[in-house]
Amino acid sequence: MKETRERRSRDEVVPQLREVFRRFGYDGATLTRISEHTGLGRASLYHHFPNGKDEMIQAVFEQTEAAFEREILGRLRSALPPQERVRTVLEYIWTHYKGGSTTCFLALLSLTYNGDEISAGIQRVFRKWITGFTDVIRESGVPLKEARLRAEDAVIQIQGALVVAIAINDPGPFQRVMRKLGDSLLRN
Amino acid sequence: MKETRERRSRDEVVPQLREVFRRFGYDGATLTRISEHTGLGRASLYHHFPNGKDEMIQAVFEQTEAAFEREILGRLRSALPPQERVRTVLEYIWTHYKGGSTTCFLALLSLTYNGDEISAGIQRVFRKWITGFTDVIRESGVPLKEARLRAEDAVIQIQGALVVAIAINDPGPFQRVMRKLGDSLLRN
DNA sequence: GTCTATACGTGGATAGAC
DNA sequence: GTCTATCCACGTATAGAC
Repeated sequence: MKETRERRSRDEVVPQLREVFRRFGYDGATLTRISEHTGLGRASLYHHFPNGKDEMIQAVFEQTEAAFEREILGRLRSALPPQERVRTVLEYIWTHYKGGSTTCFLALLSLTYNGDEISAGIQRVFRKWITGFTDVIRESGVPLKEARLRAEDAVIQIQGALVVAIAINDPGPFQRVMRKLGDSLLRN
Repeated sequence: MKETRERRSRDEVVPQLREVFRRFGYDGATLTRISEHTGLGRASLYHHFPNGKDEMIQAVFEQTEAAFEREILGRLRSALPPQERVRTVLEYIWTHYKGGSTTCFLALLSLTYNGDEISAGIQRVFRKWITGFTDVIRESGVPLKEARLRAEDAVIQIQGALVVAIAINDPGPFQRVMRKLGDSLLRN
């Protein structure tokens, strides 16, 4: 029982932590900011995460990878026809990135954070993302090599569109890319 | 004379500062790291940049924008035929990003730094980048609307490829995108 | 223009009551 | 599980000699 209560509370605060890390980067996410954003005092944070920021970012990453498995890979491997799977995934991605108005937590993390475990995790997620796309594209009848290129390109365009959209402060590029991918990803 | 000597020395240290900011982000670039990387003591840094890190990042940004004007826009507007201009620009970009093994300073800055002046500057640079591409594509005979889309797409792909290449720790995606752009940017 | 020394605030982390 | 109070290290910044 005690275990359950602890776990639940901890899991509840992780998404808030992710938001702070995403907005300010690892170094910019000070305990003051984290405390403000979560509504928890420093000591409470250390109750949930005895090893401090290290443990926080680790927990956030783990939760992010789990969500990726569930929401992206899960949809890509569902029983629906490939076209439908792609559609639902693109919809999820659209919502997840708020139509191009928010940055990618993992991309930011890969740029600034230096830790072997998490770097390896980011690498794992991105590779799974590409192979996930590859598989569904193949299933729709595209040869492996071509499917692989399209998949890699899709991730490149999603990430690039986010960078550009944020940089020029205009979600247009992201919207355009997402619309285009819906049409082109499985085209024969 | 005194003015000249100061300016030169200051300009010499700015590229080193840029490297530190690019690698660690604004908050991760502590004076200790900056001091180590530049070989200058704290006090010397404050001699060159009396307003501290604020002034450092400002100087780095200004130097970056100037280099962008000179190296990217300059090449795009040269007297060479469009195909040649694009080629030299892509070559420069290739070298600048070390074949996909290094991150984009401006992209990182746009993700983590919160300052109106610099945010506006980043926006300016990315927009000029897109219009610079647009103009040369148009000159090669492509209609404006299509040229604009291709230009935006080129920047998206360059930035996205960098993100993916760093994330999966493999410069392959960047190399592939750069090769592709050389062929496709001006194609009729 | 660079150095040593130092002041000062903030950030990360802990103790212990409730 | 959260709080107040507190500690210590580090990061930013300054003073002043050379």
